[in-house]
Amino acid sequence: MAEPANSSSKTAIMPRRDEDFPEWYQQVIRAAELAEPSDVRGCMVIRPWGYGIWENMQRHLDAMFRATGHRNAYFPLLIPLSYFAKEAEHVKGFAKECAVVTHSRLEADADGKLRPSSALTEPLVIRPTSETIIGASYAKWVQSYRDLPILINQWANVVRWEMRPRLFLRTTEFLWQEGHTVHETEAEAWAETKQMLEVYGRFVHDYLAVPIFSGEKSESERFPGAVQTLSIEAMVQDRKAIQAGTSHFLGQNFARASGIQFQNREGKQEFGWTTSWGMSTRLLGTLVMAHGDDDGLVLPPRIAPTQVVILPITPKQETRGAVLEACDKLAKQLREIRYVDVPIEVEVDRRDLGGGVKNWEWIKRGVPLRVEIGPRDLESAKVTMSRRDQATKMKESISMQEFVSHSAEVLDSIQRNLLERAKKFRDQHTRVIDSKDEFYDFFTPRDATKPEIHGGFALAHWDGSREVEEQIKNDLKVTIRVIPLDNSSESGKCIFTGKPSSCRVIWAKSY
RNA sequence: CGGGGUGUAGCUUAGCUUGGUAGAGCGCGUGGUUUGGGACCACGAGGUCGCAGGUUCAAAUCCUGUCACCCCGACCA
Repeated sequence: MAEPANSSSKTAIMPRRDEDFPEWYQQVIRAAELAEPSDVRGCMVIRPWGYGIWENMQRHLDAMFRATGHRNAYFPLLIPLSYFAKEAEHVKGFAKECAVVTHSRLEADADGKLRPSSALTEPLVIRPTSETIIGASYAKWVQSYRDLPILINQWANVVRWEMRPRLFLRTTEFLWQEGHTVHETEAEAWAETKQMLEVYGRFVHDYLAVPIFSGEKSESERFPGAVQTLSIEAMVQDRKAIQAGTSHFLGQNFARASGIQFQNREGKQEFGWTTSWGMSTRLLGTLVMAHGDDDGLVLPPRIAPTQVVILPITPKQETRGAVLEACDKLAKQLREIRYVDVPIEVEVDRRDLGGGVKNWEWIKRGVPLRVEIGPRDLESAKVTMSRRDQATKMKESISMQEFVSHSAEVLDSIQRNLLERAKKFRDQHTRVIDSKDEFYDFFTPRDATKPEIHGGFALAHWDGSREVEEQIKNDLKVTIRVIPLDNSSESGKCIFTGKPSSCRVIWAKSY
């Protein structure tokens, strides 16, 4: 993270982070071949490298879901408008961003232009989230307390008609998982809500190497229709917060709306207690902004689609065959080593390109380890290794055998280092603040016309009122990210109104 | 949806004020020299100048309309 590059040194990504962070972000995504905008406004094409990262995220998350008793299923993309309309708050929250299917066929008109014809009797909403359609199924499945709990997850795409799309962070269509559960008691549902937040926190921390703060959302930031929303928040390198995962305690709101009812142990009809929780491809954006540097993406080994790339150096035709052979042999040996439960992913880049070009391409893609093997290495049975978490020019020459036996260890060391850096960065920019002036100063850039990277997380007392939140949001675009849950809650006075406050909350600008 | 801006090759763009056959850099292809940190030389491919009208002998250039995208504001994983 961010030793500020001195302006004379050439970086692979222009502009640098400190020059124009949003533009840098876009350029990294392009240079790393993660994704690109499509012809459909707000939608993106996720390229193999980006999708590979997503697949790894899926793999690990899915294992964690299974381990906590959840199973996958799939529900329809199209939701009857009448289902959707059942929960009033839900409608209020999502209505503005719903895409609606109103017709079932195309017909050529007189000019030969295709036009929708045959209007549907009931319009269908493309799911922005699936509480209502899944609720309809659950209503049928749940009769008795013996049917509970229901613990289901689905991997799906959803559509939210956003006004301002940004690759990964906010796109019209995105990929995610949504867990939907029904429980017999309020306490169980709450335990589930918290458990899944904990799962998310562990995933992001252990696999993405991103430290998080967790807690509950204030009323204004709550999921539409939820009783309570919990969230994990990460800090990225422009010091803004990004919500990395959310878990909702839905109380009986959706059960009531969908008619999820069961006969309880006393023989009485009762509404189920439901939860829902989700993580999306937004995590890819989080990853880019959390670990990327001025040379491109930096991937934590645990989710990198390729952990080791082998670059054959073949300056002379005579040695070419031997070098390639050695590369293949090394790749084979590495693939026999398991790293986070599966064989290490290795790629031998045999493309006929200049060595420097290939090297830089892999730097930009963020592959954790680059290994060069050339004629000189062959003679001494060595390899030349570079780690993506270190300066790009740093190289280490070690024996091939040693490299093979230590590779998993080195990957772990990179993983740990990325987490450490991110943690240090976050802590450096997290501040306990006890006065309104200091708070305003903290969140005000010195150059208003071209705001520099500033601010961070502020831990400050808040009186719990919506008015204060509103005011701060208007003045500074700063919002409460989370109200820490467990917090060894130190009470105090609201720094804005002087009224009593039961704990410090986390304030930040956010994505 | 309000306010501002921009549309020229895959990307970045010059040309537009003052109409006269569309130029460059990067990238791409071929051949060669190269190759342990972003190589070089030669040749080459690629553009209905967003789209539709209009003015004119003649439109990338002027006029009208339209569409798309970008930035700024209100909403969001």
